[in-house]
Amino acid sequence: MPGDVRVRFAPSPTGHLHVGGARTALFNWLYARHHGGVFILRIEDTDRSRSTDANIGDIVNALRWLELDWDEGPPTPGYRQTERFDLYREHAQRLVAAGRAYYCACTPEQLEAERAEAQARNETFRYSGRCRKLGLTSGALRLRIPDEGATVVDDLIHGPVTFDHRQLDDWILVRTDGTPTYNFCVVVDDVTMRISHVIRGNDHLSNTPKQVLCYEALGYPVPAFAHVSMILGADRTRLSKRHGATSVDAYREQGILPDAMVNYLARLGWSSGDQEIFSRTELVERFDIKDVSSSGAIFDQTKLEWLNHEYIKTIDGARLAALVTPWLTAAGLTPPADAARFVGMLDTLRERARTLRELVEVGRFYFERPREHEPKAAAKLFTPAGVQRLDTLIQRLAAVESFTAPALEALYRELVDAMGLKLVDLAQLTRLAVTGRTASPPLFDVLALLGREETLARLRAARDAGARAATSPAGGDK
RNA sequence: GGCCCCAUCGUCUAGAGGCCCAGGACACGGCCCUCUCAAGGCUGAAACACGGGUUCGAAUCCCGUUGGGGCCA
Repeated sequence: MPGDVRVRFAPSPTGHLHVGGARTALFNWLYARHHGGVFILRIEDTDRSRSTDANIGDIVNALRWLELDWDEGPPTPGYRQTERFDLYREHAQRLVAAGRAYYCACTPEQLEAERAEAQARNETFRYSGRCRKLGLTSGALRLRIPDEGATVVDDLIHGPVTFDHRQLDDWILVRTDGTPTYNFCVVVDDVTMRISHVIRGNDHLSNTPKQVLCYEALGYPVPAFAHVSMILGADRTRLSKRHGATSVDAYREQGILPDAMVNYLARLGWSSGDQEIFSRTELVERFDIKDVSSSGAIFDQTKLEWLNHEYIKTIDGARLAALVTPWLTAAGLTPPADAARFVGMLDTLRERARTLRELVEVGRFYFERPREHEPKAAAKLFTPAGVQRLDTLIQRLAAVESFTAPALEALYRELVDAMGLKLVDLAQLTRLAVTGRTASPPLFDVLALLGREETLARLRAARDAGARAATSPAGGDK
């Protein structure tokens, strides 16, 4: 059916999956899912020196992590260019037979000289077509390009883009050594995979007229094209390593959630009114290639983190628990066996962490006793008077009937009144003793979650440390 | 250098001739809330690159300039 949507993402496995590539993959995936079409993954590994199986595995994993599932592609054989050489050869032969391509025996030196000449005249180098009529049977295979006229690429994002044939070249399809060139492989692959819409990076727009001419020479219908703008670094040049993290893996390691990454990438260059947060279902429903912006977009880490935070704040507790557990384990921490208690802890943490990594940092006191107390605060709070207050607290907390946040708060307020203090005085003292820090989730929630035993143990430890510091004035709590 | 693409707040963007002395979001400032830190609420500052046209009327259409990016080298 000509109306059927078949799109592809065709990464070159020369490194990790770049966020730009991920966005291209996402747009293809969204387009396919929106139209009930087919999403294909194809590996462009003709550059054997730089393509590795490890990189392929890496890209596949990154796509899986993003949950961009493909309908056709690896591990099914036939979706790697290195497996498709017969197809390229066959199509090359077809072009030769049809007289649309011819062999060229010009030496690199000859070509180089002409190129230099053109350069000197301030013109674009364009192969002269000298070998066109020679009827050679070996050499580099070139596609015959019409001398006159123009090719119009009707881009779904940019509109019609006209390329004058005088700017084009009888480009090489197959090198003298028999290896097909990138542009030729792409055409043959897209044709044989019956790709209906080519959604790819803007950097390929300039190659498109050459490819269109090749489709026509082959007698195939030309697919629709959509050239997505590039993702830029802060200096408005194409995002690269020197701008910081560029691979999807790097963001994963920062503790970005896959849904947040997808949401962020989608909103980078695409929009639907004023909405910022989209579920996957919404994305699939609302996505339209014509709403994709034609201008380049700077990758904004801060906004990604904001979005990630929004996801962390609203995600289901059990899901969040499953997501953080590996992070805790990696940090040498163990979540509590009681799932409800664990989720309770996460609920106090989620609005304080923009990434999973931060979540662990900010919440680690739940899972291990403080190794030390912030020295500056300890000096201020663990005074002889502070130690006395800790003693009082220990007694009262040991005796309090219900060890719940409301009951604890009531107790503290009562104590504070009786002692002529402010809540903050006892709260910060307790907080420092129990978490080792001056900032934490709401204190009474923390105490309740920690439980009576653990709370008392930590208070005693702090009291003892405070008492020790008082006897050795040089020290302070280490 | 040639060709191609792009151009609204610092950033992502809404805007498809009058609804715009330009709306939302991130970031930033202030205020409120408050046991800390957050979160949240309210609020402030902040943009149509420039110059010509077209039109009664342009951020929106056309041309040019400038700037940025890409491809080919």
